[in-house]
Amino acid sequence: MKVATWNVNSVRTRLEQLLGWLSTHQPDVLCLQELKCTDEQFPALELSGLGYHATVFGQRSYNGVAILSKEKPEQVVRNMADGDEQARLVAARVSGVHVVGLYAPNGQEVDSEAYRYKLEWYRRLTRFLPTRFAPTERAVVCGDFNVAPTDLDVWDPRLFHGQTLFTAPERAAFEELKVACGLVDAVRLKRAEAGLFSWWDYRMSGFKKNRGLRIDHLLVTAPVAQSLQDAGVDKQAREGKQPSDHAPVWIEFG
DNA sequence: ATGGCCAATTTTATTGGA
Repeated sequence: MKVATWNVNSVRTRLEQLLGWLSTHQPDVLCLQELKCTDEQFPALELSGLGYHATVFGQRSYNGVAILSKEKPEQVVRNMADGDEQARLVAARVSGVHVVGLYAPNGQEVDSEAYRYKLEWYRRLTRFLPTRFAPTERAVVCGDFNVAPTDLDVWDPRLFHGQTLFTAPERAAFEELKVACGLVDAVRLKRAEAGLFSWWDYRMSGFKKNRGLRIDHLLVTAPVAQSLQDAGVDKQAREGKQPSDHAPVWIEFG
């Protein structure tokens, strides 16, 4: 089973690239973030033409997440049922695997309202996930976590010291999430090298110089980790015409 | 000096992204 996650930075602007990527890579599941459109604006027809169900949780202008799946999704949930107005999480069960697609808050500036919202969102997520699955079940929690977990995941750790996405509280929240929910970072089980990123700044030739961050992750429970076959980042998708600033990240297991 | 961001909306600036 192949599961991927991709922050597309507007699904309508990126539709051609998305359809091309799906045709080439044929994932069983693709979680999308930053749709930047409403449910009505989502290109469900085009995706169904490629054989994908679309479980959409859209929002006007910003945010918005979706799960694309070849098999029909079951047990669909949107957000964490606690009154959050931002569309940042969608969950479903696909072919017996629990899938959670999420777009964590960015946090903007340290100690801002957005930063506090981000940390609180992580605490809520840590409480929510155990209501969806047990660590003994097959589960994939993936998306744009907006956290670079270790020094290996930023192109210049000294430069990013104390910056949003890389502060100690954010990294601690990410670690606590993994421990509390029985999850491991699947990509790091297969790719231990430095310089492996999933996002590059549009500015200052960030991609060309490989000045990036690894902030898009696939966290998996032990049954998935034990059957993990391969994992990686598709940098090719970041090279083409009018790319998202994020590349797709994927795993294969089972 | 060998570079310059992008998308949506509030649209000819502003906001958010990371």
